[in-house]
Amino acid sequence: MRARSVPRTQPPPNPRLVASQVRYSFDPMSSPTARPATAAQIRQAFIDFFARHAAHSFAPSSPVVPHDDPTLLFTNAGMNQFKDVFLGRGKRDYTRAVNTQKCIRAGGKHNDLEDVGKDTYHHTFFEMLGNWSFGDYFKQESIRWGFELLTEVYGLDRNRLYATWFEGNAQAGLEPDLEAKALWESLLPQGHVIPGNMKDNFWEMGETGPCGPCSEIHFDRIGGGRNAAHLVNSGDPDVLEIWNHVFIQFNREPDRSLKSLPAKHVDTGMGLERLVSVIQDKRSNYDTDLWAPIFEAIRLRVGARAYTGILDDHIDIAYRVIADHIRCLTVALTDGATPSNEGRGYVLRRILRRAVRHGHQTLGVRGPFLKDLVPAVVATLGGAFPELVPAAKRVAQLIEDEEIQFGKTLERGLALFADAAARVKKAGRTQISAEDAFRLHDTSGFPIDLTQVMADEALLSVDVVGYEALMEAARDRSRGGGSAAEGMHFPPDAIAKLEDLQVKPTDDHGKFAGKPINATLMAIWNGKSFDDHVEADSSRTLAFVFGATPMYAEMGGQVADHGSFRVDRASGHGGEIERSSGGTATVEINDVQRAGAYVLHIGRVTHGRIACGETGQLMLARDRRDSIRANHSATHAMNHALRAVAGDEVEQKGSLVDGEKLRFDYAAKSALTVAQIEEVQRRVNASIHANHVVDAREIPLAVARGINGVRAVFGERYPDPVRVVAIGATVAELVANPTNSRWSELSIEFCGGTHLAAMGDAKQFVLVSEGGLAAGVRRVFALTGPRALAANFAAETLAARVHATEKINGEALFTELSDITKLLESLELGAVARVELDKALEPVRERAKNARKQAEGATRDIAVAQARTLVEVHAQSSTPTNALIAMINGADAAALLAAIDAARAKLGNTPVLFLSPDFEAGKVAIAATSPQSAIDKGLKAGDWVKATAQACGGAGGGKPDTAQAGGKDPSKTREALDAAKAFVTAKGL
RNA sequence: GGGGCGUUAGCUCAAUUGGGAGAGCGAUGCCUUUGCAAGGCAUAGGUCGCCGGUUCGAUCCCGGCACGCUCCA
Repeated sequence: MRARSVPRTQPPPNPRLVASQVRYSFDPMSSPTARPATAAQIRQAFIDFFARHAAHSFAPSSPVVPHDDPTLLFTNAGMNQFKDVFLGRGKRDYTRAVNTQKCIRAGGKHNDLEDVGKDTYHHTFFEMLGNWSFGDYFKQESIRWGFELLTEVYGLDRNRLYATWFEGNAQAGLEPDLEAKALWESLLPQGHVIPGNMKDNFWEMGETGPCGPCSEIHFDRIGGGRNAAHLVNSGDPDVLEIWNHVFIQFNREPDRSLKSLPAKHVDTGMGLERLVSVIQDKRSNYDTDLWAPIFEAIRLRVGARAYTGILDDHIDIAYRVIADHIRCLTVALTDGATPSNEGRGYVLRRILRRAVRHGHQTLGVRGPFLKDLVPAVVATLGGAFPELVPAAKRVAQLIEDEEIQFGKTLERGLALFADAAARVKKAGRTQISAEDAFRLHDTSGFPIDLTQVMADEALLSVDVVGYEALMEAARDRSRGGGSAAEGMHFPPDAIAKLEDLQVKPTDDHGKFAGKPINATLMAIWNGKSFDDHVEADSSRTLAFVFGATPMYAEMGGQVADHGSFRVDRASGHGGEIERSSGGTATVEINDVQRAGAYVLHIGRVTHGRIACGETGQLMLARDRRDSIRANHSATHAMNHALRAVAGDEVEQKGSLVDGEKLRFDYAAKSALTVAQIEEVQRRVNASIHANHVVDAREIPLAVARGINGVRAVFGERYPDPVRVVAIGATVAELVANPTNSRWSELSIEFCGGTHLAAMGDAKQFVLVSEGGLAAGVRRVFALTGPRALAANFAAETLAARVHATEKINGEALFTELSDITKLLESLELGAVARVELDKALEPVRERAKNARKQAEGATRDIAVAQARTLVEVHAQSSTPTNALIAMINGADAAALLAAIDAARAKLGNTPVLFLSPDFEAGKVAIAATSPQSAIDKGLKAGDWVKATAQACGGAGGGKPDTAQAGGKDPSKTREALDAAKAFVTAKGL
């Protein structure tokens, strides 16, 4: 290992960004020609400056997909990965940090998506250079270093720099930041230091929490001795903010008051793209060397004219949109996101489609093309973010798949549009209705501007106002049905209060053993404040903090334990005392959550009265825990088996382990075949039958990473030491010989969950379903233990039943098939068994279908034969125009219609009505036909059957020439026939 | 998390007051043609996604579920 120049740094995964490898001459006194000029040099100079010159640790950019912050769609600022530090929940082993952070601002609260392409500086993806102090240095160093870097390293003219400071706000009780003001006045020319208000110069993270004044550095692109102070924060594109320094010195309390923080922090952010444009003296971010190679790649791929940098030129807009979006997509997909129909995946889908549309509409490309631009992005950013390089192929594939998918959606939408346009023209109008425009948007994802473009081409307009109204209505509907899912709210200041109350962090080292312990109740949180004691109230959910706990809090995809806390005051005094309800108390716990260093036991007091300071027995629901353990260990074994069977590209995307089942999401390009599912099952069960040892132990992260075959979840930040869970060998054996090639055949994962001692306790493993979740992501469900055994038993029973159908025929076969089909749908079965049963059922279905057809054919033939006889008799005994009204035996509605057809073929001018009673089913089927000549005289078939059906307790209807009906009372068949005749007579026929 | 739309023959899709499931392409057979390309005639192929409800009667109406697309948060 080479020596690192910076003490206390984390192991840097990206050697090219580490200060020890200096690729330019860093010397404040050096000549201007040696100054950083390219984007790569500018980025590197920033990191080097803080790392070498000011002893900052290089903290690599976190992924743009935040894996542990559900409030955030994408990483959108450099401080995101340090949020826990600012909130006082977490710590780092350094107090100064520097990096360039990958950021995406799209879809969330900060949404720049719609602006991209129209101006020179909005991006969905950008890099944020930042330096941080965690309770270390403060305003003086931050401002001085900022000035030094800009002027001496980057060589910016101090006469073109402006700085703002917070002017204070008496109403909010905030003093002006005179310290920042004085610091800047000593550095910048007179008149370049400007006061700012609450909006521009006071930063808050949220409603509550850390906050403080900030100081922005602005740059005047024009210069030339002018004073541009009046243009600062005025929206002038030539006087722009480049760097914000936030001084976190207060905490905003829930009552809106401000409390001074003991540890003051610095959080700064400077957009790299903007900085580069300033240093390279370009008026647009897009004119820098960050974009040129991507523009060139676009030009070569689509064959358009070169980028000319004109703001309102359609082709140049398309260039900017595509270049911006492909950067964003490449980075996001590399970090593990995938385009999909919800959440951040949906934001990515919109971004991709926007880029595709500009390519197709403006640049005239056909077919997938974005995928071909990935290499250009990797070429420009791969140096700073080396993770892009190995992911490039996968990313390009994902993009291509999505482009193809969009092509299909577009086609459907185009058909819908053509239909709408045709209707408009047919109606003699010129405007596409709001309903049609909204429908295109809502069901086919056609944005309104695309609809407008297409309408223009068809010489039509669009009712945009109406469309907007419909959109708003849809939004309201969408919002209206919001969920009322309520959890226990435990804000950061509650943690602080616990600390104030001298409550020690919960000792949870017993959580893996899970044995009942005697625990002391330390605090009761009612959702708003802490209580000293509470009475039984099963309608009230509370959070309890104990001195120690054996229970596992929800974490890492494993659900929380359930359990109970019992105080038995009588038992401590010899037992003879009457055990009134005052002597005992019970808390039922049905959720366990972590909050900082505390473990919250969430539940209800079901019995008695309980107070802080009391001691009792805290125990967890053992059966549930055992199921969870079995499912969790099986998840590891399955993860390993999946990779062995489906290949190394299987990458875990998430998992959920609870008492009933295990769920596992992973990246893969295609579905598992039945044979592969079988093989995965076989491997996991082999591990169970071999009763492989499951061992877990904490070891240093560096040692753990060195073990051959170890699996870590993508993008996850692991603690040091890290807990390693191995199946098939003890962790001690792994550490003793970390490079042993045999280890790659074992499941070895970083995991903080609870596991079995040996795989045999899982009893059985069954994979119950496999399916797609989003493009490139699959999800499997599986069972272990009794549930797995039950699934296997159910499959065997059902298979026997399917086999037994060989001996069944006719109607019975039909009902049996229907029963089996219902069971197949409702039972919990293995995926393999399901497919096999389905296959075995195939010939049975065929047989049942034929039997039914044969039966239908037979009844139809019988009915038709009867009809022919009746027709012959009628032809001989009546005049042709007299109606034929008769009863047919054993016919259903379909057979009667066939009989009517047969009769009509012979007696074209004769009205015919047949009916057929079914005493078993308690029904009478009726059908009739009436020739035009009879219709003209008022004999409409529909009315005729209706009158007939009414006579036997039914109803019916139909067209004048043919109709059908049904009665409910077969014993009134005679009356029905009479009614039919009477109806004809009444019409004078 | 909440909406919208869709699921009909091997494929692409039609089918309104709820009353007999269709077209084009493809498949098969026959005819025409020296042959090819093609043309003509005919035939087969459907649990109308699944389950329940309303009704004399449901592809159609209602409820639930599955799958797909899509929008909003």
